[in-house]
Amino acid sequence: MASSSTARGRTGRPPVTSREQILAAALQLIERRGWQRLTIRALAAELGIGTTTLYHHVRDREDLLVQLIGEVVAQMDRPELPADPQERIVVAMTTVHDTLAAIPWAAEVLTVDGFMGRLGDTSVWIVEEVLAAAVQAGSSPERAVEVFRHLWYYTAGEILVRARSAVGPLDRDRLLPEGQTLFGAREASTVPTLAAIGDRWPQITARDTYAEGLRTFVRGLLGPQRREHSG
Amino acid sequence: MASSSTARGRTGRPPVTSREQILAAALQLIERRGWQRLTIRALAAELGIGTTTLYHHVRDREDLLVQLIGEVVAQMDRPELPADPQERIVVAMTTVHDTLAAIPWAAEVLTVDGFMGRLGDTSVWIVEEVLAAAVQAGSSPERAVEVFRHLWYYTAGEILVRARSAVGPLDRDRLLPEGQTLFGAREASTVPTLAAIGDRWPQITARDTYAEGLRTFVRGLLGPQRREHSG
DNA sequence: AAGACTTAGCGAACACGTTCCGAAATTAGC
DNA sequence: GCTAATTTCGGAACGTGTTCGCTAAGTCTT
Repeated sequence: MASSSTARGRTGRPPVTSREQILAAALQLIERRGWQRLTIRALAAELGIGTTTLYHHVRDREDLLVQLIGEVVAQMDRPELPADPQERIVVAMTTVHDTLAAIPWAAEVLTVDGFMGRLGDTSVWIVEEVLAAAVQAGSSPERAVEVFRHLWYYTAGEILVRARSAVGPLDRDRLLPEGQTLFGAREASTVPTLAAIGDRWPQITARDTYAEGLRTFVRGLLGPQRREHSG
Repeated sequence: MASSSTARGRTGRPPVTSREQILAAALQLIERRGWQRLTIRALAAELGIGTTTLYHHVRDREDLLVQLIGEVVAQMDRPELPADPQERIVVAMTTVHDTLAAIPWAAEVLTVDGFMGRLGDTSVWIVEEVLAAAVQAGSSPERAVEVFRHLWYYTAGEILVRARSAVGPLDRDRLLPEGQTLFGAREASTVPTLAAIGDRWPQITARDTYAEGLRTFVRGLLGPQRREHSG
């Protein structure tokens, strides 16, 4: 099944198509026709190889998409990080966030495959920086991991939910089965808040909501009240 | 296209299969064979109807799964909420979280379809409660919406990421292309934190990490320093 | 050099989601 | 009752991801 633990040299027939060629062709195909149209068959045809040959380079389609995002994330620019630990965390996390959010198809793919649980492994320097900053701010290593977890949950959720909420107003028609009002609240809300918000809800999505929430979360997770806590 | 706004009486051939029958059969099929094996064809065969007939009750497979989760969430128990606004928010959000996290296939489906952006519409009372509590804690209605957004991002991300991270240790072999170490850190980490954590990373997942992070986030978003803020 | 082993390549086939389009069943209007 | 409209039903077909089993092309061992 899996290759043994010893790093054995390559053997067998050398592939006529390299991993780089496959990923490059896939990216090109995505740019040209969108990620939904990136089919195994089309990619194989683009590369001039048989359809099933791709399965020797990629486990399945999901794996292909994961590797594609991983490639993009790996080439992410490493920004200059401020000295203050909390700000450093904010900048680092915002960088990943913006990178993923900037790839139009990334969020879509993220909803489809299981990349979220693995991104922490791919972009190492972010994990490193956040953990180190948390430790510098006074956390134990274990606590630092938890801090990173919380922040990553928030980041992942923001990307996924916001990408899905922005698909357009047709979602309303798609969601409601029949005759049901949005939120079920506009007609008779037990709480005045929902009625007050009403239809403005979808519009209130501010662009930099993420960074603000992130900063608040970091502040809550790392301090400042922890400075006065000695035990 | 869509039926007009007036509630017109039903006409045409009456369906031989009701929405409830479809959802019930689908849930039963999920319990028996897992959600991945819930195919349109199998569900139609189970109901004794033609395959394509299902498409008159459900837009597509994704829609079917969304409706299934919606059904489960809609029957969620409404817990007793404490008086304190912050605690009320914590309990409310934890309830949704636990409901979704308790359905083994829900988190998987959530990763697949676009349910995340719509759940806020389905379970109304949670939105109501959180918004009202935020307002009671001193937020404006617009600010309350932002607070809910942040908390929902965190909740959604936690469910998705944790579900995906828990698929098992085979993920390691699946992720790493060739000869790459996990985190790229065990051999030479520029930051001591990662090396210190090392292999313990996957094990540190505490069960109630979510509630703790949620409480911290709520506290950061709503106060307590806001109580002393009068303008 | 020869065989064993390992890997890449590929055609055929299967199950699946989905669309097309026509047939059947029911109601509304006359 | 008859026709038209409207709705459900479902077979056929297309494109898809994936597996099976095989052949070809290399590498390693002897």
